[in-house]
Amino acid sequence: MARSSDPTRTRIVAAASRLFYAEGIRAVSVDAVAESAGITKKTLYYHFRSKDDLVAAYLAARDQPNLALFKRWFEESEGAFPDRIAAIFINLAAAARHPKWRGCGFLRTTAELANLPGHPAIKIGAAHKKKFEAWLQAMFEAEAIAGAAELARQMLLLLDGAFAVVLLHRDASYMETAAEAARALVAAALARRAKAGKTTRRTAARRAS
Amino acid sequence: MARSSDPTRTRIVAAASRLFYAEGIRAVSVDAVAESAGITKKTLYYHFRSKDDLVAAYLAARDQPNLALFKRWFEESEGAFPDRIAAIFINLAAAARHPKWRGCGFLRTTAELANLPGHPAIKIGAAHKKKFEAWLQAMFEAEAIAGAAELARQMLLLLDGAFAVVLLHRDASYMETAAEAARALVAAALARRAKAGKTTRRTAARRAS
DNA sequence: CAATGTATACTGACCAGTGAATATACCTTG
DNA sequence: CAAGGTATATTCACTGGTCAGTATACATTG
Repeated sequence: MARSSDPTRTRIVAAASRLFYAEGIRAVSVDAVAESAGITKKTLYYHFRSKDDLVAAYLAARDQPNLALFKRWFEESEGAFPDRIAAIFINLAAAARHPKWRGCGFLRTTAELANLPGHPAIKIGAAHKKKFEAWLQAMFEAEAIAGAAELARQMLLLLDGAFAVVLLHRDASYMETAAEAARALVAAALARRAKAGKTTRRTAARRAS
Repeated sequence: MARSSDPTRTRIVAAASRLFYAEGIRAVSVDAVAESAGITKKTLYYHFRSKDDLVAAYLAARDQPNLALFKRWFEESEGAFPDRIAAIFINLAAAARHPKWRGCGFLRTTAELANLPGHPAIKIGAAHKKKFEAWLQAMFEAEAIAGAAELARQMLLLLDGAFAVVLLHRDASYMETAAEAARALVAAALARRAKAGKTTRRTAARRAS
Protein backbone atom coordinates (compact mmCIF):
# COMPACT_ATOMS: atom_id res chain seq x y z
CA MET A 1 0.00 0.00 0.00
CA ALA A 2 1.66 3.07 -1.46
CA ARG A 3 4.49 4.27 0.71
CA SER A 4 5.67 7.82 0.08
CA SER A 5 8.84 6.49 -1.56
CA ASP A 6 6.75 4.67 -4.17
CA PRO A 7 7.95 6.01 -7.54
CA THR A 8 4.47 6.03 -9.08
CA ARG A 9 3.08 7.87 -6.11
CA THR A 10 5.95 10.33 -6.30
CA ARG A 11 5.22 10.98 -9.95
CA ILE A 12 1.57 11.59 -9.17
CA VAL A 13 2.37 14.06 -6.41
CA ALA A 14 4.87 15.83 -8.65
CA ALA A 15 2.27 16.20 -11.38
CA ALA A 16 -0.36 17.32 -8.87
CA SER A 17 2.03 19.91 -7.44
CA ARG A 18 2.80 21.32 -10.85
CA LEU A 19 -0.85 21.62 -11.83
CA PHE A 20 -2.42 22.61 -8.50
CA TYR A 21 0.17 25.31 -7.93
CA ALA A 22 -0.08 26.65 -11.46
CA GLU A 23 -3.87 26.49 -11.91
CA GLY A 24 -5.50 26.11 -8.53
CA ILE A 25 -7.27 23.17 -6.92
CA ARG A 26 -10.75 23.20 -8.37
CA ALA A 27 -9.49 24.25 -11.79
CA VAL A 28 -7.51 21.01 -12.12
CA SER A 29 -9.31 17.72 -12.69
CA VAL A 30 -8.10 14.37 -11.46
CA ASP A 31 -7.96 13.30 -15.11
CA ALA A 32 -5.54 16.12 -15.85
CA VAL A 33 -3.27 15.09 -12.98
CA ALA A 34 -3.31 11.46 -14.11
CA GLU A 35 -2.53 12.37 -17.69
CA SER A 36 0.28 14.71 -16.63
CA ALA A 37 1.72 11.90 -14.51
CA GLY A 38 1.49 9.50 -17.45
CA ILE A 39 -0.90 7.06 -15.76
CA THR A 40 -4.60 6.40 -15.81
CA LYS A 41 -7.03 7.84 -13.37
CA LYS A 42 -7.70 4.44 -11.84
CA THR A 43 -4.05 4.09 -10.94
CA LEU A 44 -4.20 7.45 -9.26
CA TYR A 45 -7.20 6.27 -7.25
CA TYR A 46 -5.23 3.21 -6.28
CA HIS A 47 -2.69 5.46 -4.61
CA PHE A 48 -5.04 8.13 -3.25
CA ARG A 49 -8.46 7.66 -1.78
CA SER A 50 -9.86 10.92 -3.15
CA LYS A 51 -8.95 14.20 -4.75
CA ASP A 52 -8.94 15.76 -1.28
CA ASP A 53 -6.24 13.32 -0.22
CA LEU A 54 -4.24 14.24 -3.29
CA VAL A 55 -4.52 17.93 -2.45
CA ALA A 56 -3.28 17.21 1.05
CA ALA A 57 -0.36 15.23 -0.37
CA TYR A 58 0.49 18.14 -2.64
CA LEU A 59 0.88 20.49 0.30
CA ALA A 60 2.54 17.91 2.54
CA ALA A 61 5.21 17.49 -0.13
CA ARG A 62 5.90 21.23 -0.11
CA ASP A 63 6.20 21.54 3.67
CA GLN A 64 9.79 20.58 4.42
CA PRO A 65 11.40 21.83 1.19
CA ASN A 66 9.80 25.25 1.67
CA LEU A 67 10.98 25.54 5.26
CA ALA A 68 14.45 24.35 4.30
CA LEU A 69 14.66 27.03 1.64
CA PHE A 70 13.79 29.80 4.09
CA LYS A 71 16.35 28.52 6.56
CA ARG A 72 18.99 28.30 3.86
CA TRP A 73 18.33 31.86 2.78
CA PHE A 74 18.84 33.01 6.34
CA GLU A 75 21.96 30.92 6.89
CA GLU A 76 23.60 32.05 3.67
CA SER A 77 22.89 35.72 4.37
CA GLU A 78 25.41 38.12 5.81
CA GLY A 79 25.33 41.28 7.87
CA ALA A 80 23.57 42.29 11.08
CA PHE A 81 20.70 40.22 12.40
CA PRO A 82 17.86 42.44 11.10
CA ASP A 83 19.45 42.37 7.65
CA ARG A 84 19.61 38.61 7.73
CA ILE A 85 15.90 38.40 8.50
CA ALA A 86 15.24 40.87 5.69
CA ALA A 87 17.33 38.67 3.41
CA ILE A 88 14.58 36.05 3.48
CA PHE A 89 12.20 38.56 1.95
CA ILE A 90 14.80 39.75 -0.57
CA ASN A 91 15.37 36.21 -1.78
CA LEU A 92 11.63 35.74 -2.03
CA ALA A 93 11.36 38.89 -4.11
CA ALA A 94 13.73 37.36 -6.63
CA ALA A 95 11.68 34.17 -6.71
CA ALA A 96 8.48 36.18 -7.17
CA ARG A 97 9.88 37.71 -10.34
CA HIS A 98 9.93 34.39 -12.12
CA PRO A 99 7.00 34.17 -14.53
CA LYS A 100 5.73 30.88 -13.13
CA TRP A 101 5.57 32.20 -9.58
CA ARG A 102 2.00 32.14 -8.26
CA GLY A 103 2.29 33.15 -4.62
CA CYS A 104 2.17 30.76 -1.68
CA GLY A 105 0.59 27.40 -2.45
CA PHE A 106 -0.51 26.97 1.16
CA LEU A 107 -2.24 30.33 1.29
CA ARG A 108 -3.86 29.98 -2.11
CA THR A 109 -5.19 26.54 -1.25
CA THR A 110 -6.55 27.85 2.03
CA ALA A 111 -8.25 30.71 0.24
CA GLU A 112 -9.81 28.42 -2.32
CA LEU A 113 -11.01 25.88 0.23
CA ALA A 114 -12.15 28.44 2.80
CA ASN A 115 -15.62 26.92 2.72
CA LEU A 116 -14.22 23.61 4.03
CA PRO A 117 -12.56 24.60 7.32
CA GLY A 118 -11.63 21.08 8.39
CA HIS A 119 -10.10 20.05 5.08
CA PRO A 120 -6.88 18.04 5.57
CA ALA A 121 -4.98 20.33 3.20
CA ILE A 122 -5.82 23.34 5.34
CA LYS A 123 -4.54 21.58 8.44
CA ILE A 124 -1.27 20.90 6.66
CA GLY A 125 -1.06 24.52 5.60
CA ALA A 126 -1.72 25.75 9.11
CA ALA A 127 0.92 23.42 10.52
CA HIS A 128 3.41 24.62 7.94
CA LYS A 129 2.95 28.25 8.87
CA LYS A 130 3.15 27.40 12.56
CA LYS A 131 6.49 25.70 11.99
CA PHE A 132 7.82 28.75 10.21
CA GLU A 133 6.60 30.98 12.99
CA ALA A 134 8.16 28.73 15.62
CA TRP A 135 11.49 28.77 13.81
CA LEU A 136 11.49 32.57 13.73
CA GLN A 137 10.50 32.77 17.36
CA ALA A 138 13.35 30.47 18.37
CA MET A 139 15.81 32.63 16.48
CA PHE A 140 14.50 35.78 18.14
CA GLU A 141 14.76 34.15 21.52
CA ALA A 142 18.34 33.20 20.73
CA GLU A 143 18.93 36.92 20.18
CA ALA A 144 17.41 37.59 23.60
CA ILE A 145 14.61 39.64 22.11
CA ALA A 146 11.88 40.14 24.69
CA GLY A 147 8.74 39.92 22.58
CA ALA A 148 10.07 37.08 20.45
CA ALA A 149 6.70 35.42 19.97
CA GLU A 150 4.94 38.58 18.90
CA LEU A 151 7.80 39.62 16.65
CA ALA A 152 7.71 36.23 14.95
CA ARG A 153 4.00 36.67 14.31
CA GLN A 154 4.63 40.10 12.86
CA MET A 155 7.17 38.64 10.44
CA LEU A 156 4.62 36.03 9.41
CA LEU A 157 2.07 38.74 8.76
CA LEU A 158 4.50 40.66 6.59
CA LEU A 159 5.51 37.56 4.70
CA ASP A 160 2.02 36.34 3.99
CA GLY A 161 0.83 39.85 3.25
CA ALA A 162 3.61 40.16 0.69
CA PHE A 163 2.61 36.83 -0.85
CA ALA A 164 -0.93 38.09 -1.26
CA VAL A 165 -0.16 41.60 -2.46
CA VAL A 166 2.61 40.63 -4.86
CA LEU A 167 0.29 38.07 -6.41
CA LEU A 168 -2.51 40.61 -6.69
CA HIS A 169 -0.47 43.39 -8.26
CA ARG A 170 2.14 41.21 -9.94
CA ASP A 171 4.65 43.63 -8.49
CA ALA A 172 7.50 42.03 -6.58
CA SER A 173 8.65 45.36 -5.15
CA TYR A 174 6.08 44.90 -2.38
CA MET A 175 8.24 42.03 -1.20
CA GLU A 176 11.07 44.50 -0.74
CA THR A 177 8.76 46.81 1.16
CA ALA A 178 8.05 43.88 3.45
CA ALA A 179 11.77 43.35 3.83
CA GLU A 180 12.18 46.94 5.01
CA ALA A 181 9.31 46.67 7.46
CA ALA A 182 10.72 43.44 8.83
CA ARG A 183 14.16 44.97 9.23
CA ALA A 184 12.69 47.97 11.04
CA LEU A 185 10.62 45.90 13.45
CA VAL A 186 13.47 43.53 14.25
CA ALA A 187 15.93 46.38 14.67
CA ALA A 188 13.54 48.17 17.02
CA ALA A 189 13.12 45.02 19.07
CA LEU A 190 16.87 44.62 19.33
CA ALA A 191 17.22 48.26 20.36
CA ARG A 192 14.67 47.79 23.15
CA ARG A 193 16.67 44.81 24.39
CA ALA A 194 19.85 46.91 24.44
CA LYS A 195 18.22 49.86 26.21
CA ALA A 196 16.19 47.80 28.64
CA GLY A 197 19.30 46.84 30.54
CA LYS A 198 18.83 44.52 33.51
CA THR A 199 15.45 45.68 34.78
CA THR A 200 13.44 43.57 32.32
CA ARG A 201 12.87 39.87 32.56
CA ARG A 202 15.06 38.96 29.63
CA THR A 203 17.04 36.46 31.65
CA ALA A 204 14.61 33.69 30.82
CA ALA A 205 14.96 34.30 27.12
CA ARG A 206 18.65 34.95 26.88
CA ARG A 207 20.35 31.69 26.32
CA ALA A 208 20.62 30.50 22.76
CA SER A 209 18.89 27.15 22.06
CA MET B 1 -30.01 47.33 -21.01
CA ALA B 2 -29.39 46.51 -17.38
CA ARG B 3 -28.21 49.57 -15.51
CA SER B 4 -26.65 48.96 -12.13
CA SER B 5 -29.78 50.29 -10.43
CA ASP B 6 -31.84 47.56 -12.09
CA PRO B 7 -33.55 45.69 -9.23
CA THR B 8 -33.17 42.27 -10.85
CA ARG B 9 -29.54 42.87 -11.53
CA THR B 10 -29.08 44.02 -7.95
CA ARG B 11 -30.69 40.83 -6.67
CA ILE B 12 -28.39 38.74 -8.83
CA VAL B 13 -25.29 40.53 -7.59
CA ALA B 14 -26.47 40.20 -4.00
CA ALA B 15 -26.96 36.46 -4.42
CA ALA B 16 -23.62 36.12 -6.19
CA SER B 17 -21.88 38.03 -3.39
CA ARG B 18 -23.36 35.83 -0.74
CA LEU B 19 -22.39 32.62 -2.49
CA PHE B 20 -19.03 33.58 -3.97
CA TYR B 21 -17.83 35.00 -0.67
CA ALA B 22 -19.05 32.05 1.35
CA GLU B 23 -18.03 29.23 -0.98
CA GLY B 24 -15.52 30.56 -3.50
CA ILE B 25 -15.80 31.24 -7.20
CA ARG B 26 -15.37 27.90 -8.86
CA ALA B 27 -17.30 26.11 -6.14
CA VAL B 28 -20.47 28.06 -6.99
CA SER B 29 -22.34 27.33 -10.19
CA VAL B 30 -24.27 29.88 -12.18
CA ASP B 31 -27.35 27.74 -11.56
CA ALA B 32 -26.84 28.13 -7.82
CA VAL B 33 -26.61 31.91 -8.10
CA ALA B 34 -29.74 32.07 -10.25
CA GLU B 35 -31.69 29.87 -7.87
CA SER B 36 -30.54 31.89 -4.87
CA ALA B 37 -31.63 35.07 -6.66
CA GLY B 38 -35.02 33.53 -7.44
CA ILE B 39 -34.68 33.75 -11.21
CA THR B 40 -33.77 31.39 -14.00
CA LYS B 41 -30.29 31.00 -15.37
CA LYS B 42 -31.31 32.49 -18.67
CA THR B 43 -32.39 35.68 -16.95
CA LEU B 44 -29.02 35.86 -15.30
CA TYR B 45 -27.39 35.53 -18.70
CA TYR B 46 -29.58 38.32 -19.93
CA HIS B 47 -28.00 40.63 -17.36
CA PHE B 48 -24.45 39.27 -17.47
CA ARG B 49 -22.52 38.10 -20.48
CA SER B 50 -20.69 35.35 -18.62
CA LYS B 51 -19.82 33.97 -15.23
CA ASP B 52 -16.58 35.94 -15.36
CA ASP B 53 -18.59 39.15 -15.72
CA LEU B 54 -20.66 38.14 -12.74
CA VAL B 55 -17.55 37.56 -10.66
CA ALA B 56 -16.29 41.00 -11.63
CA ALA B 57 -19.64 42.52 -10.65
CA TYR B 58 -19.43 40.76 -7.28
CA LEU B 59 -16.13 42.43 -6.48
CA ALA B 60 -17.09 45.77 -7.99
CA ALA B 61 -20.08 45.86 -5.64
CA ARG B 62 -17.79 45.34 -2.65
CA ASP B 63 -15.32 48.06 -3.58
CA GLN B 64 -16.87 51.27 -2.28
CA PRO B 65 -18.65 49.80 0.77
CA ASN B 66 -15.43 48.17 1.95
CA LEU B 67 -13.42 51.35 1.60
CA ALA B 68 -16.14 53.33 3.32
CA LEU B 69 -16.09 50.93 6.23
CA PHE B 70 -12.35 51.31 6.74
CA LYS B 71 -12.65 55.07 6.59
CA ARG B 72 -15.49 55.06 9.05
CA TRP B 73 -13.52 52.92 11.47
CA PHE B 74 -10.69 55.42 11.32
CA GLU B 75 -12.94 58.45 11.66
CA GLU B 76 -14.83 57.03 14.61
CA SER B 77 -11.65 56.08 16.46
CA GLU B 78 -10.08 58.14 19.20
CA GLY B 79 -6.62 58.70 20.57
CA ALA B 80 -3.25 59.43 19.01
CA PHE B 81 -2.71 58.95 15.30
CA PRO B 82 -0.95 55.55 15.51
CA ASP B 83 -3.77 54.28 17.69
CA ARG B 84 -6.33 55.40 15.15
CA ILE B 85 -4.56 53.49 12.41
CA ALA B 86 -4.41 50.47 14.70
CA ALA B 87 -8.14 50.90 15.31
CA ILE B 88 -8.82 49.78 11.76
CA PHE B 89 -7.18 46.45 12.53
CA ILE B 90 -8.94 46.16 15.85
CA ASN B 91 -12.33 46.64 14.23
CA LEU B 92 -11.39 44.07 11.64
CA ALA B 93 -10.46 41.62 14.39
CA ALA B 94 -13.99 41.90 15.72
CA ALA B 95 -15.42 41.28 12.25
CA ALA B 96 -13.14 38.28 11.78
CA ARG B 97 -14.63 36.64 14.85
CA HIS B 98 -18.04 36.32 13.23
CA PRO B 99 -18.58 32.73 12.10
CA LYS B 100 -19.44 33.71 8.54
CA TRP B 101 -16.25 35.70 8.07
CA ARG B 102 -14.10 34.22 5.30
CA GLY B 103 -11.24 36.66 4.88
CA CYS B 104 -10.94 39.23 2.14
CA GLY B 105 -13.09 38.53 -0.90
CA PHE B 106 -10.68 40.38 -3.18
CA LEU B 107 -7.67 38.40 -2.02
CA ARG B 108 -9.44 35.07 -2.07
CA THR B 109 -10.72 35.68 -5.59
CA THR B 110 -7.24 36.66 -6.72
CA ALA B 111 -5.79 33.53 -5.18
CA GLU B 112 -8.38 31.31 -6.81
CA LEU B 113 -8.03 32.93 -10.24
CA ALA B 114 -4.24 33.26 -10.09
CA ASN B 115 -4.00 31.27 -13.32
CA LEU B 116 -5.95 33.97 -15.18
CA PRO B 117 -3.83 37.10 -14.62
CA GLY B 118 -5.88 39.40 -16.85
CA HIS B 119 -9.25 38.41 -15.40
CA PRO B 120 -11.51 41.45 -14.93
CA ALA B 121 -12.18 40.51 -11.32
CA ILE B 122 -8.46 40.62 -10.53
CA LYS B 123 -8.18 44.07 -12.05
CA ILE B 124 -11.01 45.24 -9.81
CA GLY B 125 -9.32 43.70 -6.79
CA ALA B 126 -6.01 45.35 -7.63
CA ALA B 127 -7.71 48.72 -8.08
CA HIS B 128 -9.48 48.30 -4.75
CA LYS B 129 -6.25 47.68 -2.87
CA LYS B 130 -4.58 50.57 -4.65
CA LYS B 131 -7.36 52.89 -3.51
CA PHE B 132 -6.94 51.76 0.06
CA GLU B 133 -3.20 52.27 -0.14
CA ALA B 134 -3.66 55.74 -1.67
CA TRP B 135 -6.05 56.71 1.11
CA LEU B 136 -3.54 55.68 3.76
CA GLN B 137 -0.73 57.45 1.98
CA ALA B 138 -2.73 60.69 1.83
CA MET B 139 -3.41 60.48 5.55
CA PHE B 140 0.25 59.90 6.31
CA GLU B 141 1.20 62.84 4.13
CA ALA B 142 -1.32 64.96 6.02
CA GLU B 143 0.62 64.01 9.15
CA ALA B 144 3.82 65.19 7.45
CA ILE B 145 5.33 61.71 7.59
CA ALA B 146 8.35 61.51 5.32
CA GLY B 147 8.06 58.00 3.91
CA ALA B 148 4.29 58.15 3.56
CA ALA B 149 4.15 55.98 0.46
CA GLU B 150 6.28 53.22 1.91
CA LEU B 151 4.48 53.33 5.23
CA ALA B 152 1.14 52.98 3.45
CA ARG B 153 2.45 49.93 1.63
CA GLN B 154 3.62 48.45 4.91
CA MET B 155 0.15 48.90 6.36
CA LEU B 156 -1.30 47.14 3.34
CA LEU B 157 1.09 44.24 3.81
CA LEU B 158 0.09 43.89 7.44
CA LEU B 159 -3.58 44.09 6.64
CA ASP B 160 -3.52 41.55 3.84
CA GLY B 161 -1.17 39.33 5.78
CA ALA B 162 -3.63 39.36 8.64
CA PHE B 163 -6.48 38.49 6.28
CA ALA B 164 -4.54 35.49 5.05
CA VAL B 165 -3.22 34.26 8.38
CA VAL B 166 -6.44 34.74 10.32
CA LEU B 167 -8.27 32.77 7.65
CA LEU B 168 -5.65 30.02 7.74
CA HIS B 169 -5.54 29.58 11.51
CA ARG B 170 -9.08 30.77 12.25
CA ASP B 171 -7.47 32.82 14.97
CA ALA B 172 -8.44 36.50 14.99
CA SER B 173 -5.71 37.37 17.50
CA TYR B 174 -3.31 37.66 14.58
CA MET B 175 -5.32 40.69 13.54
CA GLU B 176 -4.44 42.27 16.86
CA THR B 177 -0.79 41.43 16.32
CA ALA B 178 -1.05 43.27 13.03
CA ALA B 179 -2.59 46.21 14.88
CA GLU B 180 0.43 46.35 17.18
CA ALA B 181 2.89 46.17 14.31
CA ALA B 182 1.02 48.91 12.49
CA ARG B 183 1.01 51.10 15.58
CA ALA B 184 4.74 50.57 16.07
CA LEU B 185 5.64 51.37 12.48
CA VAL B 186 3.45 54.48 12.36
CA ALA B 187 4.72 55.70 15.73
CA ALA B 188 8.31 55.22 14.62
CA ALA B 189 7.64 57.18 11.43
CA LEU B 190 6.09 60.01 13.46
CA ALA B 191 9.06 59.99 15.81
CA ARG B 192 11.45 60.35 12.88
CA ARG B 193 9.42 63.32 11.65
CA ALA B 194 9.51 64.94 15.09
CA LYS B 195 13.25 64.50 15.37
CA ALA B 196 13.95 65.65 11.80
CA GLY B 197 11.71 68.72 11.61
CA LYS B 198 11.23 71.52 14.14
CA THR B 199 8.26 70.21 16.06
CA THR B 200 5.61 71.27 13.55
CA ARG B 201 2.49 69.47 14.57
CA ARG B 202 2.83 67.34 17.68
CA THR B 203 0.42 64.53 18.07
CA ALA B 204 0.91 62.55 21.22
CA ALA B 205 2.56 59.51 19.71
CA ARG B 206 2.83 57.79 23.01
CA ARG B 207 2.37 54.10 23.26
CA ALA B 208 0.96 52.24 26.17
CA SER B 209 2.54 48.78 25.78
C1' DC C 1 -1.16 -18.75 -6.70
C1' DA C 2 -2.04 -14.52 -4.54
C1' DA C 3 -0.98 -9.84 -3.81
C1' DT C 4 0.00 -5.73 -6.02
C1' DG C 5 -0.53 -2.55 -9.56
C1' DT C 6 -2.40 -0.84 -13.96
C1' DA C 7 -5.77 -0.25 -17.81
C1' DT C 8 -10.33 0.24 -20.40
C1' DA C 9 -14.58 1.79 -20.20
C1' DC C 10 -18.23 3.37 -17.75
C1' DT C 11 -21.73 6.09 -14.38
C1' DG C 12 -24.58 9.65 -12.78
C1' DA C 13 -24.21 14.22 -11.65
C1' DC C 14 -23.12 18.72 -12.80
C1' DC C 15 -21.50 22.63 -15.53
C1' DA C 16 -21.46 27.05 -18.58
C1' DG C 17 -23.91 28.65 -21.94
C1' DT C 18 -28.00 28.70 -25.68
C1' DG C 19 -32.48 28.37 -28.72
C1' DA C 20 -37.00 29.39 -29.13
C1' DA C 21 -40.80 31.27 -27.24
C1' DT C 22 -43.45 34.44 -24.32
C1' DA C 23 -44.83 38.40 -21.63
C1' DT C 24 -44.71 43.35 -20.82
C1' DA C 25 -44.15 48.17 -21.58
C1' DC C 26 -43.61 51.84 -24.24
C1' DC C 27 -43.77 54.25 -28.69
C1' DT C 28 -45.02 55.16 -33.09
C1' DT C 29 -48.34 56.66 -36.78
C1' DG C 30 -52.71 56.38 -39.34
C1' DC D 1 -57.19 57.11 -29.74
C1' DA D 2 -56.25 52.62 -31.39
C1' DA D 3 -53.50 49.25 -34.14
C1' DG D 4 -49.29 47.65 -34.77
C1' DG D 5 -44.41 47.56 -33.85
C1' DT D 6 -40.15 47.32 -31.13
C1' DA D 7 -37.08 46.89 -27.16
C1' DT D 8 -36.89 44.95 -22.62
C1' DA D 9 -37.22 41.17 -19.58
C1' DT D 10 -38.22 36.59 -18.47
C1' DT D 11 -39.04 31.40 -18.78
C1' DC D 12 -38.45 26.26 -20.05
C1' DA D 13 -35.97 22.94 -22.01
C1' DC D 14 -31.86 21.77 -23.95
C1' DT D 15 -26.65 20.95 -25.59
C1' DG D 16 -22.11 19.43 -25.57
C1' DG D 17 -18.85 18.72 -22.45
C1' DT D 18 -16.50 17.77 -17.91
C1' DC D 19 -16.39 16.12 -13.32
C1' DA D 20 -15.15 12.69 -9.33
C1' DG D 21 -15.29 8.30 -8.66
C1' DT D 22 -16.00 3.01 -9.94
C1' DA D 23 -16.78 -2.03 -11.96
C1' DT D 24 -14.33 -5.18 -14.04
C1' DA D 25 -10.59 -7.29 -16.01
C1' DC D 26 -5.72 -7.91 -17.18
C1' DA D 27 -0.73 -7.96 -16.02
C1' DT D 28 3.34 -8.51 -13.27
C1' DT D 29 6.01 -10.72 -9.80
C1' DG D 30 7.56 -12.78 -5.43
